Amino acid sequence: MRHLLPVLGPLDLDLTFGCGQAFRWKREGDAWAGIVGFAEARLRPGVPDGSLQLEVIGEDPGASAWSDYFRLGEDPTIHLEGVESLRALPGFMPLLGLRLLRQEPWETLASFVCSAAANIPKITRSVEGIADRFGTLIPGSARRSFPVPSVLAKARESDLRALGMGFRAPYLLETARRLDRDPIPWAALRSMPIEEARERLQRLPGVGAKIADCVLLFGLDRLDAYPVDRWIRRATLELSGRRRAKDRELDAWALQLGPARGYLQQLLFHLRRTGGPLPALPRGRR
DNA sequence: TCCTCTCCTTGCTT
DNA sequence: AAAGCAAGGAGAG
Repeated sequence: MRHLLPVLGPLDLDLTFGCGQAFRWKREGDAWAGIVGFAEARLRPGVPDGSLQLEVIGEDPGASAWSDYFRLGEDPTIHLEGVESLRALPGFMPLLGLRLLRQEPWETLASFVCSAAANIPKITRSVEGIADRFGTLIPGSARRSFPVPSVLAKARESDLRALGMGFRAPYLLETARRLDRDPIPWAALRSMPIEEARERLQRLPGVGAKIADCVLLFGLDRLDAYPVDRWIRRATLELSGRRRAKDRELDAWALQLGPARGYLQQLLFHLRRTGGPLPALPRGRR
């Protein structure tokens, strides 16, 4: 099945798939191929500006679902309202082609449990390895879906360690088992106060504040979640002009970045990691 | 209750 | 080649 989807605003696939929010997209020459649910999608370049062409193998959820997944209906520029000062950061504006994907919550949770003290290639190996070993083959594709909790719950710790997951293996296994017994009310987490949603996720082993915020941001459409990792710690310290601060204080400082601070976090993460120190934002905010 | 330190796996880099 | 490093978390003290 093929779709030609209209795109509002800028779109940069390399940034979108390479920024560390999703781990099942691979660059194939000029194209990008990825697994979403029970589908394999392939995006091809050379399409007129303002649209995205994708080819789908497996269970196609339909055009509107894809548009929703890629967040094509909203121009990311709207997230700059109220934080005009960020526009002035060198290299910031071109990053707006990065689209925050709307991913499935469980797969997002499992992926970020794998992310602890790892890097993107390692996380990718873990996630892809889990799918290869425990997922369901997608008809017409050589790749597999990500296994649901009840399937992963039956795994052995040694199976996961064999994938190179190390100390994260027991965390993921126990998290899968708990979700199998006692499913998380995902819908409720989308609307409850952010601190409450975070606390709920942090009950799971292998899930601290940072990973809980990643799940909220990447899997539950909570753009108000601001994950503080080592890069964002540095970036936020610099922007705020402070010498040192606790993660909680940085999280509180980020409130001034508005309701879409999670999206801005993603751009700042990339900017800090690839571009070096950031200049302090002018006082009085904005 | 809160803070700080250490350990936990692996594989790639310096 | 040993040490450092990578989108952290848990447990001890």
